[in-house]
Amino acid sequence: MAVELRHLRYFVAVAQEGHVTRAAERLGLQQPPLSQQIKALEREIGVQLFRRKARGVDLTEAGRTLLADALAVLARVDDAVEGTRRTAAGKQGRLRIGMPPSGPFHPFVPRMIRRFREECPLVALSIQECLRAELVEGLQAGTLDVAFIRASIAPPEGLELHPLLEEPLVVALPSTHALARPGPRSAAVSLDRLATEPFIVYARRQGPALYDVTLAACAQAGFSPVLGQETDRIISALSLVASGLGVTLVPASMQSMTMDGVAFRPLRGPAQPKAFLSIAARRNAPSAAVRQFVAMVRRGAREEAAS
Amino acid sequence: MAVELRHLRYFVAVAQEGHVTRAAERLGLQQPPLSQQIKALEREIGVQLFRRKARGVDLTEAGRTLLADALAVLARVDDAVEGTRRTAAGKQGRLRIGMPPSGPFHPFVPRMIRRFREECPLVALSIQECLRAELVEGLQAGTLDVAFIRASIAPPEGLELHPLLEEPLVVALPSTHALARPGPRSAAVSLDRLATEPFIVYARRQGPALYDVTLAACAQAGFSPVLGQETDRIISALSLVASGLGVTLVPASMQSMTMDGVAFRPLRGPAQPKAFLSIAARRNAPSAAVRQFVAMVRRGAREEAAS
DNA sequence: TAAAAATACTCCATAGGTATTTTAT
DNA sequence: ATAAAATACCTATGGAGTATTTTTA
Repeated sequence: MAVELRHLRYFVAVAQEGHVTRAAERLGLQQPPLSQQIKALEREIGVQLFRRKARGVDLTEAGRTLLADALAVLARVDDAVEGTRRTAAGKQGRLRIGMPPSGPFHPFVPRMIRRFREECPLVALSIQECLRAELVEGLQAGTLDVAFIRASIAPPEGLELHPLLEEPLVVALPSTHALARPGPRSAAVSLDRLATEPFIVYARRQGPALYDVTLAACAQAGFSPVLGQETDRIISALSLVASGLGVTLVPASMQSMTMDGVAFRPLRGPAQPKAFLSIAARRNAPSAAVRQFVAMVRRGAREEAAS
Repeated sequence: MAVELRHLRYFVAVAQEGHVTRAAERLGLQQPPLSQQIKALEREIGVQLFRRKARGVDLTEAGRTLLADALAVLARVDDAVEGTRRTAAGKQGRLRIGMPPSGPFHPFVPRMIRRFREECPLVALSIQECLRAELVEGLQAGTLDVAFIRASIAPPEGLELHPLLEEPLVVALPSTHALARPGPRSAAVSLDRLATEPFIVYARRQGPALYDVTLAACAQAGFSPVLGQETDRIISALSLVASGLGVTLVPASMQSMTMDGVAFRPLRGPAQPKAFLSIAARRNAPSAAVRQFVAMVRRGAREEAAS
């Protein structure tokens, strides 16, 4: 025989009632089988747990030490079952979220993270900000669970990618620039007015998205841009703009950041280049928290688009 | 159905092997019943614990959280059983030992306590030094588990008393006293030489033993002692002796203590009064540690007497 | 003597065994 | 095609019920 939780449950009931018959009632069974199970437990452990008296039983010292452990074990089992259920429901566990450097500036991203924290407070979130290529590698290698990615289609190997939102690109100009200085913030700029400006571009290997979109938009506007300095972070690009080294196109949400020396202007004209935001996760065996998060973010994006 | 340890044991085996058939071998049963029990556990918790693959199974995230808890629970159950056995064997638990103020001076007492600590290092000892009446009350009230007591027979209500050792009484004299000064330490003194000295006596209500023995010895020596100051502790009696306020009889083992101004002399003559040392414990439901300790002390006393 | 636990026995629920099918790669 | 898990079905251990005896104060 082996000790089973049944023995511990019965033992606790008898110990707490100090009375086999009453404990049997509480457990919804008859007195003899309960006596037998207690006796079986005593035989298995090889120790007398109760002293039998005329009016009930009471614990021996050994029984008293077992009682403490038995209560702890039973509580722990209940907790384990509950924790397992919560984990399966995505309400507990860990979620490592990745996002590109531009993520924190898009109001949607922090909003979704906040909402998830409220819905699943027992899920430990960790947030990592890194370049597009590192996001993909992290997801594939399993060091990230889910990532916001600036791409619209073509999920990388082993990943699933769900488009969330799109937003127009805006042009970032040095605030000393002729096109920036006089007009109001909303004065749109025609892309072909920038044909002679050096364009600061993003290293294509890091994330082709913005690079390709920028070149396509210029082509549609009828010119091939003068390529200026290359960088791999939007923030760096903007600081180059602030230094007057050229202009660049950034997602409209970057306007939520203000940087001295940089002015943003909407684009006018036939080419309306867009930036995309998607959510990516491993395709096989995503955790419940991942599924939960992806579903929540997609729902959030649909709400966003509807409003 | 309810979760049983069997389920957890089976679950752990399958999780660790990643393979139902191999786990079944390890558990000494067939694959189908193991599959069934795993499935029953999944049904009970309401969560899928394994993802079935072509070559074995592997844990879902929920399964992984359960595994950690299941291991902890199984380990805790083993510990609980072991702890219960140790407690029943008197190898674990608590033992509150009482002794009279003279206890620490009798080499037997600290020796026995040291030996018990070596044999049962997991038993937490606490040692209380107090007057005879308090020892008896403490045992009866359950605030002490065992006590060394200066008495030979007549166990108080509800207690059992086992005589251990007897030792002669010696006389404690002021070191300035004529009988103390010239001779060697071993020069015996005839009790009747003390007929005119004030005798410092112990409050009878505290512990009649020494009081009665002292008076009986004097009577046998043919005189009724001059009663000097009364006190309730041997140490106090000796400090009164040191101050020259009288003489007193103390157990020979008190000679292991030296006190300035006090000299001890053996007694000569027909009356050879004795002091007794016994061990006492509650009669009903003594803990295993108590039984263990009492048995060890009685054994030790027999060895002592034999040598 | 009375209250409660232990024992004797019976029954059936279910853990575990055997044979076979289904599934996933 | 193959390895392994799932399903179907059977067996039998032992948990639980009923009736009675024993124990303890």
